[in-house]
Amino acid sequence: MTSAHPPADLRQRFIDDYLLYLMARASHVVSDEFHEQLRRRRISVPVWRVLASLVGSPGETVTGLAEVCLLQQPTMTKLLDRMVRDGLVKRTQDSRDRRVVRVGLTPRGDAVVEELIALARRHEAEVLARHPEAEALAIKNLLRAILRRHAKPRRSATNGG
Amino acid sequence: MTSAHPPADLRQRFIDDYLLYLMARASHVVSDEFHEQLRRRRISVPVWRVLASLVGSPGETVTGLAEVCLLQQPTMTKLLDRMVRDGLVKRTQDSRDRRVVRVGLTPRGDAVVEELIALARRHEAEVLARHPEAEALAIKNLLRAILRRHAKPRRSATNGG
DNA sequence: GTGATGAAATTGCCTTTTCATGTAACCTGT
DNA sequence: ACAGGTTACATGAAAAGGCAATTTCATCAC
Repeated sequence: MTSAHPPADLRQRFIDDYLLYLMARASHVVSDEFHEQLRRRRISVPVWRVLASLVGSPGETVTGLAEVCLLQQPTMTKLLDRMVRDGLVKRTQDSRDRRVVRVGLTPRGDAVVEELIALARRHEAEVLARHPEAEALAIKNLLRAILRRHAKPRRSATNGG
Repeated sequence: MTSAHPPADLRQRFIDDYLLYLMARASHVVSDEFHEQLRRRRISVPVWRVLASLVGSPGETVTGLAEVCLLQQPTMTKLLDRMVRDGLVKRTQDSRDRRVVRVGLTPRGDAVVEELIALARRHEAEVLARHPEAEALAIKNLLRAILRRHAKPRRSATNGG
């Protein structure tokens, strides 16, 4: 055996030393501050994610958006239905592959996301200021390294592959 | 203006440099590996979270569990309904404050979580081995520091406060 | 061309979550 | 004791999500 655990009443909870929990919780508590601002504007988190994903990368596909937004593909289809209904995005058929749907921002969606991104940048700066030991580059590079190692080859947004 | 952005086709997506997205995504991709193991056992993520939360900390309250598991309180009530139905946890009234419900593992719940924790520990070790630059202590301490700064005063599980 | 295989998006059914509210219990000041 | 405020949990209607098909299209082998 590698170790004996201290008695239950002295041991902290399992989750308090569990990496996956720490990651989920840190992400949650920090994000919740921003999500509060979204709530005030009646914008849901998935909607924000879609808008933000489209900013530097117009013409994403449904599957691509689902992957980026951490959602299932059918969920994304239904989310896009609502966003189209609300005039935030538009669907267009891909010319080369007619199965593919390309998603783009409407002028209204663009205006909305513009404002939200400004908020997001401001909030991010606050968070980083509040956590000096998590210097921007350090923590971001760490997270990016983790993501890179998990990256599956993914076709780009702007060509159908 | 603070800066001019490079043209859209050279600029990476907003989210690729956005801390909250990097945190959410890193948490998601890493956790998904473990969640896959849960899926094979027909155990949902929220159920796993409740079980894991109760391990070093029996007698949590409904509200306390909701907070720890990153869920809303009504969601937790209904989740506990199902978990009671499935024989994983039991509810008991607090003797001092009759509004309070204390939640504990049943023998079956205990057996289930025991096995899952073994899986979780193994998986966590793999993740840390795969990301040497994110040494266990370093990243965990960073995340804990973030969490500590967000901590709201919270009553302990084992006394009503 | 025909048929098989696989990918992209949608649909439908059912479960889960959310939001707002309801109900019971505790607490404080008078 | 009891009003007024607050906290803990539960409930109910409506929205969102998950999973398993289904549909449409592209591609590859023959």
